[in-house]
Amino acid sequence: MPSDKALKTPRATATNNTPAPKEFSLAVIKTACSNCNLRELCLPLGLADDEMERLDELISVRKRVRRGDSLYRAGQAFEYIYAIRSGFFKTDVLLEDGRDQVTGFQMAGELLGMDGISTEFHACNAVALEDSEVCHIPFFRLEKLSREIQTLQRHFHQVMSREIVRDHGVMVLLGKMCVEERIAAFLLNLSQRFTARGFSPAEFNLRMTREEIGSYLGLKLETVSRAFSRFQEEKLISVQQKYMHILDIDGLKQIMNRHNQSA
Amino acid sequence: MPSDKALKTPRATATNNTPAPKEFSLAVIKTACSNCNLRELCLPLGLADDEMERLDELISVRKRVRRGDSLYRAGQAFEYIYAIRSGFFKTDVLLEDGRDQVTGFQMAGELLGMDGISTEFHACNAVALEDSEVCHIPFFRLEKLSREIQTLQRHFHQVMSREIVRDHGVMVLLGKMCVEERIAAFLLNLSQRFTARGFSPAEFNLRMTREEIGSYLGLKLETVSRAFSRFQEEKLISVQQKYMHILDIDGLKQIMNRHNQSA
DNA sequence: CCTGTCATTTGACCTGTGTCAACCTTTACA
DNA sequence: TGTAAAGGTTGACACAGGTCAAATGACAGG
Repeated sequence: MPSDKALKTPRATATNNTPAPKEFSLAVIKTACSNCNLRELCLPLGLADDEMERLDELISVRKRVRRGDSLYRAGQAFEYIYAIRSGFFKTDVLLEDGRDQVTGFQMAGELLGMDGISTEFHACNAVALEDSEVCHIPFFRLEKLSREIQTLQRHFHQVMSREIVRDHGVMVLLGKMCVEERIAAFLLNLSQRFTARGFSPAEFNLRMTREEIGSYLGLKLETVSRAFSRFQEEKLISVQQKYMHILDIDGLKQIMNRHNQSA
Repeated sequence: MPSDKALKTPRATATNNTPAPKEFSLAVIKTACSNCNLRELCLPLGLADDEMERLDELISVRKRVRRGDSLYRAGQAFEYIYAIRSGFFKTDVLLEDGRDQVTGFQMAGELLGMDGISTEFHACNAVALEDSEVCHIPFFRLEKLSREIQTLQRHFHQVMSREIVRDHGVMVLLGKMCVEERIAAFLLNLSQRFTARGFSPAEFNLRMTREEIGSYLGLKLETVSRAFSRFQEEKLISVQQKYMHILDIDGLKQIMNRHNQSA
């Protein structure tokens, strides 16, 4: 099991912008999809070796994005789909009046930027929540390649579709769930995604603030904080600052099912 | 301007399941994308004549869906993308405990079923809210064709991307807007989509119940009803049952901007 | 090591929306 | 045509989550 940068002791991880260790940054320069350890999560999924090489050729640019910096901004011309090699992002949309809403949190192996395809301008902001590394995939060349490689085409369609299904899940969360259900769903989702990446299902660092969690879940930061405190009292989690330890995964799952009883 | 079936007098439209007039049903049998009057809204957008013919060949099936019937259900194997030729649909997802959430309302020229691509099983239900007609597009043949016709590929990607952007808009609505903003946004969205189809921006029939509107907007049906009543008092709309007349479009738009003042 | 800023927690109180109930209107169907 | 069921409106009231405020803790930068 690889060691999660998110998984140091609470004190050590309280700061999230520790620079990546040297051997990692070296690896990045040389790494192609073909030997990227995210290839089973990311765009190359299911590609044959020679197909993967052709995908490699597209990805001319791999860039660092520092914590707090934007990968792209709403309104900016759309050119690339981005694959996260390492790090953590949020996407958000801004209303004219200053209100904004976080529409998602993205981690390694996930794609960013698909919001830009429809108008050829990005519709949201993508901001790094920790120092990150990102592969830039020129979209129009990706389209061309996916006309030639059926597996790639299929996989890309599945990724977009999965995003649609995920968004519907968030709508249910925002439209129908109470505070505790939202928080439980949020934690279980993070846990499941960390697990898929070989990290601990129970311990991780939240890369986002309470306010960003609240924005995503349609809650105020105080409400998020209170829910965490309540969960802690009930021994469901142990949390201090950004360090999150889920003590009772089943307990969290039960929270999602409590409404059964009243139905 | 074509006459909207939605746009009869209130009394006449109160019933929504009037069978389509004969000349229409005849047309349906013969109609191909190439002479469908929705081709500028639907999948064929931008295709050359010969390309459109090839798309026509895919669409072997055009079916009626009666009001209340499902086009597909969650869990069902995914095979087709559906293009709405006429009528009106809702999509919804059901939680195990019986709570459900409407994730969208779809009208003529829009595509349904893209939620099924990711797992090859549908993730939501699509239900006709009035008698409708739908083109069945075998997805795997559509993929093949879009490998051959770049314009089709691009357009399909744009449609999926637009769905993602739309969903993000709904998240903002659910996460950040108050009742009046949600209702105003909902009405303006319908108005704009009817306009794009050549119908009146100001008068139309709501095909959905207050409960369905509420479900979509994360509100209870009583709250929707009260908001309509308040808007009516303020002379923003005139509504009786399903008949909706927007009296003051700018007034509705201002509701969306009221938060500017407090920011 | 000190200091200002930002993030978080907690309490007290308020308000918008949900809940429950009654009643009315329209529609579906026998 | 009558009747039951479904959809819609309105009022009274409750409560979940928001607002405001104060205090504390963490961390960056000098």
